[in-house]
Amino acid sequence: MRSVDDVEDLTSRARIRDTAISRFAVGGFGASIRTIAADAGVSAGLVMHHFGSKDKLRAECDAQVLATIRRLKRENVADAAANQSFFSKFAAAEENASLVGYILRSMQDGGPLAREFIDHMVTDAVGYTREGVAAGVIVPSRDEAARARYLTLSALGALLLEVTLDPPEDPADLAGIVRGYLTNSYLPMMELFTEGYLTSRSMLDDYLMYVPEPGASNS
Amino acid sequence: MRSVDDVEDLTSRARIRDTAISRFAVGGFGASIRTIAADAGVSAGLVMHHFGSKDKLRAECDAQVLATIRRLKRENVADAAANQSFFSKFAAAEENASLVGYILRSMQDGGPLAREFIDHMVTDAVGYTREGVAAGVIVPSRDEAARARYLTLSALGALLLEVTLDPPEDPADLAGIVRGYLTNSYLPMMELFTEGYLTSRSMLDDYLMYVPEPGASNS
DNA sequence: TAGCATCTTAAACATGCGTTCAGTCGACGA
DNA sequence: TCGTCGACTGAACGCATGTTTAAGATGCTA
Repeated sequence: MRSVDDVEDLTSRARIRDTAISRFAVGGFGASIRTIAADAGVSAGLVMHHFGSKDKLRAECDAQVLATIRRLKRENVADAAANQSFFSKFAAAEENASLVGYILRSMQDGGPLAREFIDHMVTDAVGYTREGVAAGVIVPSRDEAARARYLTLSALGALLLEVTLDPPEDPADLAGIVRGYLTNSYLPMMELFTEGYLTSRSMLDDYLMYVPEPGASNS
Repeated sequence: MRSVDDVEDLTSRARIRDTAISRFAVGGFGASIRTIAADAGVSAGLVMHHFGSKDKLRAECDAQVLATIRRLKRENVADAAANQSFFSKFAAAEENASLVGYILRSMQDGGPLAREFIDHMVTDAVGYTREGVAAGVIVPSRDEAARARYLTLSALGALLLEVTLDPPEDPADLAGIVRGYLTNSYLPMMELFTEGYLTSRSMLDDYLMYVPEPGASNS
């Protein structure tokens, strides 16, 4: 067992893993081991030799993607005033195309990485929102956790749906697709965030009559 | 070739097709023909005899689902003051569990049915929104089409993500899952719709400075 | 009754998959 | 120099899949 605590060595093992990430990102998790091996220029047997099974390879890819995202977040935590700002920059960067593709595939698949990624995203959103509310730039909510989750799921879900519905002919163009989606969504999103959607408070007030407790979110 | 213009006969052919819809809904489109045949209590060969190939079976299922949805929409067009109201009732009804599951799977898959369904949904949303704006209950937008698409994609995408992340142990409970999601999302949605999210207009105004034309949505 | 089209099945076929296996090659330590 | 160990390969295995095929059952028509 080699120590792989650092990401310094470009052993064939690591190269296969990174190739698998790219292949999974563009082709989905149904991609065959033989395809991945061919991409990496090795035999299918070697992949098995290194990782034991396809599931274990997948698990290592998940771990690698998660670690990379955490690192990118840490590096950009200064710039990112808001969660959304980080994701926009992150997803629109060409160099992260494989990462973004992998995460989108994971969301499509419902794997554990997707849940972890989204939970992390929601947690961060709660923090940033608290700061925004304290600073007076964000309207306070009766249930901050529910709002953070709702906004995160809406944004990521809409992006996922957009990409799934109109997949880029060249999968390497993922960053362009993401940028295009953000461009088209920005105006209605900003309108909704600053001007709202309904002119009357009646629907909200009616709901508040039924549910007096604002903190409890589960039924 | 029998004329199948009407949906009146409960022939074995139609029964197989409906079984396939249910099976696709709970198991995804990777479900095998043998599984579908077993569910319907027939042999795999008979499925091929009736439909020719799995793709053609899938196409007929798509058509059937789309036709059913159109019918349900037509029947409920009176009640549904808003698009969303229709979808809530539609998706929360136990009897439509297979339909909702099938559509969600189609969205996950990116099939042509999903695109058609969503386009239809967006078109309807544009119409209902226009009425709402005219009636003074909905805030007007600088790009009604973009807003309708944004809101529809957000709502459906969030639901899709929620179901994918936490799939119901019993797939027949889909209606319950949908209802639970709507319950958790209703408060933040209503808050956002009536009170907005940002306290300042600066982000919207900044954007409007860059993009003077409100009608053009494509770059 | 005979013939024919349709419904239906069991078995086989071809293919692609994840995985296993036997064995080759090269490096490195005793 | 020998022996061991890890990297690596090509072929094969077992399995599930979509599809094909031959044949049996059934009912309608002449």
